[in-house]
Amino acid sequence: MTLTKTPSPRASAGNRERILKAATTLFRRQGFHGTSTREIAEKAGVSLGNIYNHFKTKEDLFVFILAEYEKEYFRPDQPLYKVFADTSFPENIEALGEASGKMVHKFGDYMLLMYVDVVEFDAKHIARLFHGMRDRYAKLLASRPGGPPRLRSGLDPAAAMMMVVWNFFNYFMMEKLFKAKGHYGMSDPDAIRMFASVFRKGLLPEDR
Amino acid sequence: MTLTKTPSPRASAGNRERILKAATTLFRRQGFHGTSTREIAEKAGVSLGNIYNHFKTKEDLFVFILAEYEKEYFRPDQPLYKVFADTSFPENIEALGEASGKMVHKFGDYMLLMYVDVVEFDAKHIARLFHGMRDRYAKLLASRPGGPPRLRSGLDPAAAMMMVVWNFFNYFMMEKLFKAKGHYGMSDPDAIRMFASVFRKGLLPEDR
DNA sequence: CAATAATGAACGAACGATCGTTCATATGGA
DNA sequence: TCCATATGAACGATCGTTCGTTCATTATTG
Repeated sequence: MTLTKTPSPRASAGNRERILKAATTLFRRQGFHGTSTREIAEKAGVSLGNIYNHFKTKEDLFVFILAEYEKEYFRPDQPLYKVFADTSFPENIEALGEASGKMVHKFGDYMLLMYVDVVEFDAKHIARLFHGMRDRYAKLLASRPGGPPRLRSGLDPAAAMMMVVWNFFNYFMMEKLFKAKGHYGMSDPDAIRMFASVFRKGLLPEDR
Repeated sequence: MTLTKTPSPRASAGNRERILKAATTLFRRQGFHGTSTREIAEKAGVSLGNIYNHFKTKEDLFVFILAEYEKEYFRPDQPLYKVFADTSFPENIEALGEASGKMVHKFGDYMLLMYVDVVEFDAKHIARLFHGMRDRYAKLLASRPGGPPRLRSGLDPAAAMMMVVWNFFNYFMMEKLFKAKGHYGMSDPDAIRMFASVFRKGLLPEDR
């Protein structure tokens, strides 16, 4: 009996996931060349040779992890994209800030692996993600109903939204990935409020 | 006689500089663990063993390079600190932008080595640089004559200046280190003008 | 000044350790 | 039986570091 379960015809294959998880942790903490296949095998509780039953080379393993994260990261139900879809710029600045914090929290490992790629592979696996960025933001804005954002004249809406989102991302990456906790001397919500205030009304006093 | 010269008792010792230069280039391009001592020796035109006449270990060599850059980076005659000393916030936003660009251009190698440290050494050699950042900005502002900056009420001047400077740094690091040329869809001067405009007057139209 | 001793930079072979990868073999469910 | 999965010893290459040695220069001596 018990034939109802075991939906996968192959054997457990849980080892593959354990290899991926162990490799992710080690690559993130000590880089690609600083991590040995033996370390990965030991942390995953798997034999050394078994890694090569699942991945052709160590670099293939690294690239696979990056690709998996990328697929997950750009899913439309991730916090940032939900804000893009459900709210309007620039009224949603605080929401963009909170969503950016969630994204950095969720994908901190991925972002550190991007740094690994930049440092040890000259960004060869991820460089394409950085191209045509403004156009992607422009497309996001165009796909929203309700016409273009109402901004001060002369401002490019796509560039403006990029400026806001990148500001939040860089803030949270400093906070959470570089361990510079509280580097603005205030809490995350206070920082979001401050950033939003500056982005909306600027630094200068109003009476001039 | 001739005691005025020959401050160094030993011969040329130009090799030490060549080792440092070669190691900097290689560490920046392929990381610490991705660079072998043999590569460094070959690129420097020096024997393998000679590296160890000048530096105790490979990691010592890396740390020495970081320390040298740090000393240079914080010299008061570097572009950013000259702007801090000679101009007033927030009138100097464009000058902060140009100086940030110069700093990233001059110290791009240093910044990439910082990423190397984050990725391969868990930031253990540079983490201290990120602590007490707001207070350092506050001290910078306090040391300027002319009283506190005139900003909209409720804004912390130190945090506000940090926000501006970090925005520029992150922009130029993306442009020059991550090879995302023109990622805002405009030239560097245009980007500086746009950022300055947003920081001064905000995103919202003035008539509300 | 000439002769000698002392210095430490420079070299590259060599060491033991560890690297990524392969392979012969074992296992266990279909 | 078959075949995908799992194992770990083994391979050749390369790693960071050490070592004995050479050699040009400097310092000391007479």
